[in-house]
Amino acid sequence: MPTLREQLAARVAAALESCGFEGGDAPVAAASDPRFGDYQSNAAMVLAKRARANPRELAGKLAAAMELEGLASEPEIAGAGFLNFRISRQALENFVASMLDDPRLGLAPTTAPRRIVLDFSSPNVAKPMHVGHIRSTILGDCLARIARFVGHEVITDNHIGDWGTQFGKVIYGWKHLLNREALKEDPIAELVRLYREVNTLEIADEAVARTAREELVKLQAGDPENLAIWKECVELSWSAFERLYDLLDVHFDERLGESAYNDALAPLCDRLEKQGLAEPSDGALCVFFREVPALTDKPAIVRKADGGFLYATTDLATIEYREARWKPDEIWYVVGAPQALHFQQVFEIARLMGVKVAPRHVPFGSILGENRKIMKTRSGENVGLAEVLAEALERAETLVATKNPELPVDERRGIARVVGVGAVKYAELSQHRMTDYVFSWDKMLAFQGNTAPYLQNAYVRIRSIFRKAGDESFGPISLAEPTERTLAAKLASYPEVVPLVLEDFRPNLLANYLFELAETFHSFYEACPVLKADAATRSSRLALCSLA
RNA sequence: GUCCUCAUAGCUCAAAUGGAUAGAGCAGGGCUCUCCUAAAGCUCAGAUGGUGGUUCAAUUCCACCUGAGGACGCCA
Repeated sequence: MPTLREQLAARVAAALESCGFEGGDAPVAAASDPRFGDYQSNAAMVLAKRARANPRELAGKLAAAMELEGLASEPEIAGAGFLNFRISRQALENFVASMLDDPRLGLAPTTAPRRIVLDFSSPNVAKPMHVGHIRSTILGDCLARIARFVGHEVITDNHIGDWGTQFGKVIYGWKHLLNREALKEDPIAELVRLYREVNTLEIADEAVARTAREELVKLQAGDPENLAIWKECVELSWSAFERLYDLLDVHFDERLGESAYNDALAPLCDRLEKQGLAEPSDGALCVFFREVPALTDKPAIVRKADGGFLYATTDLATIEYREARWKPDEIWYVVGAPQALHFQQVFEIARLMGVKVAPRHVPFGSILGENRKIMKTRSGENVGLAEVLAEALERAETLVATKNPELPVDERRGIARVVGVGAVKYAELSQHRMTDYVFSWDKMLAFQGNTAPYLQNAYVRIRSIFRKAGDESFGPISLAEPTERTLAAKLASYPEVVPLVLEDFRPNLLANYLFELAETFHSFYEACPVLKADAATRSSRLALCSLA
């Protein structure tokens, strides 16, 4: 069934046509304020401007031509020429009833399904995931879920940082400074220690620096011993990452790290040079963007003067690989806003190379430290993702223990996990992705107000009702009370909201919707007892609960 | 220096093609638990950095100013 908004838009379009306005879209939007009804159309004002007519007069004409039988009451003309619509009780009841039989809750699959490779999370091997990774991981996972639900084919790929200059140091440290016990205890902490120690040694001793560089060269040349060490580092890191991913319930289809593209880099650069896309400059191989005004003074280096490659090179090889293997329509990169220029360059080079896929950078704002600067891994001030989650579970458990002291311990743990992890995820998703924010324990782990536990509480109340009601059947729906109607209207707008998320990669619109839905449910819950109502009312209210 | 992003109540955040009286949460004032879990509900008070411009209509678009964060040839 088309959404209420779509149904209304069709009626408005018909009215426009009968008044002699050609095609065009019929703008119908959710009302900006419940006082104005459920939906509004600004068509009269837009068209009046074009026709140099009086908008209110035109609105009157449109209203007269409008056939809303069975959908909404007569439109109201308000303000400068708004047409306000109020969905009829019957239509709302029917629509909500149709949602009852639909596992997709009224959301039709997209008519234009695409194949999308989704690149997100991408932590670096031998380093812990920190709070900065939370945004990419949670945003990316959310977009993957929604895109799939809407009907797209999504391939999630965790492009981990498993290749690079840090391995010279890590391997040197592994060979000379490794503490096996500590490695067993906490692999990543030990790897970080090695990296840091070698770093300080290098400053004092040039020989160490030279040896570390040689270890890197040996690794890249395929030396078996170094390769084995490298492999173990990657696996140790991955299993630590995986514990966090499991806790967050985030999973990937592919895990093709930077190392997977190592062999493709040299031929890629040769090709770029041969095709005249790249040229030598100060010993390095560079791509200049003479055709793109914004990039004329910002060349991209694809090969260093010493012959080494950079991450722009890897990203290009990755795009080529993905295109060849999956033939996707789009690739989404959920990577922080500071990388905007990098992606602009890479995407432009890919275009020049003739790549067909449409790459899209989905940028997000930074998490700042107390000093309002971006948290950097090096400065040590960074907060680990593992610590954040551990703290979340602990706070949630303390709270559960005070609220429900009689609960058995393992059940308490289970609840704490759902609440704690939910709070962290929701803190991220409820915010506009471009917002920079200062990291705060209390904010990220808030359990009151516009938070996951608030939504979860609404859900718990619903489950509790059904637990007491048993598996009694429910329906038909009858909307007599105002809070019932408000709740039904909110439910009915669900299929209108979900696709909005993908228009501009904005999960916070859905989070916002869910918060409002929980609010209307809580109001309904206070005003309309379900289990104590008479049979027909009880049945209808149970149906509403089942949808919420 | 050039470019990018951002600026909304005391604090933390919203606002779906530009729409009507800018919504929440926290903190503060006042109410509501013999009643499906009060992790709740009801209620009071409180805001668009500055100056211009475009428009019937600007938090939203444009210009400049102020302030914050970031990116800019050999890290990723």
